[in-house]
Amino acid sequence: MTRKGVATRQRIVEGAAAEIRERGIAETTLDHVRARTGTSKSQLFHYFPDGKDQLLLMVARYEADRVLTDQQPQLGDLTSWPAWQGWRDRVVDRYLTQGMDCPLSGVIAQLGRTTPGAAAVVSELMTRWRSEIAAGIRHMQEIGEVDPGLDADRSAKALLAGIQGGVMVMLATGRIDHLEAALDMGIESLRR
Amino acid sequence: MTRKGVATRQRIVEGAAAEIRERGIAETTLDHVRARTGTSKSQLFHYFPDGKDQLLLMVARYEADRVLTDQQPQLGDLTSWPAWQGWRDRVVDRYLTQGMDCPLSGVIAQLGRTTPGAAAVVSELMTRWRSEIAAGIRHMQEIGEVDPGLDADRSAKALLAGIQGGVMVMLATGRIDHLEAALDMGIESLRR
DNA sequence: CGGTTTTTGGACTCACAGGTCCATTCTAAT
DNA sequence: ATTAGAATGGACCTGTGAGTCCAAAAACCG
Repeated sequence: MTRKGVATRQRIVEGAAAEIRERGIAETTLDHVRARTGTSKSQLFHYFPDGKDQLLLMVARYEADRVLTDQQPQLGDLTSWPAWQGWRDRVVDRYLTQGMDCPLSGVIAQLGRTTPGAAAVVSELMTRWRSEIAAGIRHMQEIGEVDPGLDADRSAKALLAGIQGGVMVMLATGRIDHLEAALDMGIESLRR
Repeated sequence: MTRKGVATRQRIVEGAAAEIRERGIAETTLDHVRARTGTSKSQLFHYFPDGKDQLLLMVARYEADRVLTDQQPQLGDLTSWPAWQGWRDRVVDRYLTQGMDCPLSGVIAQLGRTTPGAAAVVSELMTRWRSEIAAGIRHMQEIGEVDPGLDADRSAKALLAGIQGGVMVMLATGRIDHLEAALDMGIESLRR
């Protein structure tokens, strides 16, 4: 594949992701992607021979990566209480900005049970996300700010679940307060 | 509408709900619903003149009701720590049994942004669910088992978010541990 | 009963989205 | 410069699934 080829391919994935974010997964057709990215049918199937499902899977990967990179550098540096607060603000801000669209949830709802790859993308995202949070908790335990008796992994799971649910509630209702409550209470429960 | 009519209508909604639970929203067509419920095209459009979207909305309502009724009577009687534990087990059990399908999330992903009604169904579900949890917390405060300084609504929001996220993680990855961690830590944070 | 409305069956239409194909143009390497 | 392989344009095909329509059967009501 030539340089031009990879550029086109990338353009297609990003365009598809943007299109899905805007119109939702159910309403996005290949023609929409075509129009937005200025490509032809043949290009779509040239770069994604397995068709729409394959493209959607690539979009899922792309969006999954974004979820974590959008939280950096804060997520990777949970080494003080102000840092935790900064991360918390970052997460809230991201979803506030993004508004009521979660590209991933849509893609998963569509591919989830059929395509095995889609579930793997989310699984990996959750694992990485949780382990970053857990690392932060362990660091706080080491510097004596968190009870060393706490199960860091379990707390990370609960906190992550709270975030996910908070985002979900926001997507469905437009309200950010559940996400804030989950984050704040999750962090508070560490401090004691 | 005659008695026979309402029965048919009900049969269609329940059949559609079951079909969606089994095959997923993206794969469910009106013909599938037809086949399962033993109805004809004309019946579908007789009872749901606005077509598929209207039917889906009814399914969403039906499933939203089920979510809460499936948690009764425990959810309505959070009056002691064993009762909380019983509720927690009930929730875990329900989602464990149900497996990796959340009819609502799919329906929302499909209708969410387009149909205003779909978002309303979820909003109302969340509100009712949260207020039941909050009522439980307040009761525990009244009998002196929970710190009266705690903001019951805020705690309920966080706990609900944890449940939602736990379910979501389970749907995506098949793992129940996030849901358990969220529930357990949420309840623990009340006890102290 | 008789007339009226509701319910039902199923054939039909139609738009559209995914996917195929081939001809043409461009890229890059020798 | 030539040539093989990659990239592109766009016409075309096709299955399918939502939605329409009319006529027949059943239910209701006086």
